[in-house]
Amino acid sequence: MTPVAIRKMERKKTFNDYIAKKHLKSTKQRDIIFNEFFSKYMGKHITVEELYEDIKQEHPTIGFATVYRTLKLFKESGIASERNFGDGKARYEPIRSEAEHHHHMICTECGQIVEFANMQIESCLLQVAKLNEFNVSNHKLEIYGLCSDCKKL
Amino acid sequence: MTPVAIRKMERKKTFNDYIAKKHLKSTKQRDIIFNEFFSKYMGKHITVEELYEDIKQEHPTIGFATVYRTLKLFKESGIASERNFGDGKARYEPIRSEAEHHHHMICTECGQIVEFANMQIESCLLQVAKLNEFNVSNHKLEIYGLCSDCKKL
DNA sequence: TTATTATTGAATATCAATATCAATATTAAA
DNA sequence: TTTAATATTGATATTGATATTCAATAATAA
Repeated sequence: MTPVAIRKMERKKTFNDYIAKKHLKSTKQRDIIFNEFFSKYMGKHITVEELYEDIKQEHPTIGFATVYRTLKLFKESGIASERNFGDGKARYEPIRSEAEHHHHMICTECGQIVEFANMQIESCLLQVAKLNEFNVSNHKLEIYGLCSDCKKL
Repeated sequence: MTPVAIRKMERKKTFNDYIAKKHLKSTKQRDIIFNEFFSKYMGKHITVEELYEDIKQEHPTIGFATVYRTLKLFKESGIASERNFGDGKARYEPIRSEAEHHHHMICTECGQIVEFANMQIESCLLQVAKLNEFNVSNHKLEIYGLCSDCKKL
């Protein structure tokens, strides 16, 4: 089994546990959306609309509202994270692992998203929070500018 | 003259220059909105709605659209910055100076916003960008969590 | 198997952001 | 200064994303 497949199984367990804990129900639609999201979109940042359009190809009866609600559910259960890069559309990204925690550089010209991680920034950040007696649950760092391709033009 | 007043004058000049450069017009409404924004809201993060409600008290004829457009104009001219802390409403903040560049910690419980700055984070950030041949125009760092008051509850 | 409860998909409501437009104000030109 | 050109204003309408409603249906519990 590939690392991606293993990761997918782990997320599936987390999701199922969440479903059980909250007395929700597992459905065909949720399974389909789960599979598509965690197969095709690891490391991607997809909008509800995009995922809906994709899923519609194979499963034309699944509604927009279901995709919308399911992505929110993924977020709530901690297997996906919601991002907003300033274009007014929420984007969802499969969460990989703590170790793969990362941030984003967004090209304002072509929209390309480059991920990066930096331990030093992380530790500075925790230090700042500690200094202010702040309990961190979450943080976001985004760099906007021109990517290497676009800055040449 | 107080430092705040000096800063306000500098911003006014920048704004007027922008107006002139773009062949726009200076109007009473823009002056009123400018004054309110740069007097009352230094170091604050106000929504369009909030500023509109405020201005309406003294100037009931000024419309929402004008406040909205004027804040965008402040942003374009580089005297204000637009923020989004995840509640779906854009917030505007008077820009102080390069030296006062800062980031935000947002309490998810009470909504309190604490500003902070950290030189080390800034330099790490530039380094990361350089490594990726990325031309930075802008960056945002937000920490979400519980402030010192709320975490006690 | 039946009763209970959650989900679905379509339609619609909500909400912030943005566009439109006729009237008016500001600036540039004569 | 007067006129012509152009931008702004405020009210209102539209848009686009998000969120909710609801009757029909599906999944789980009793």
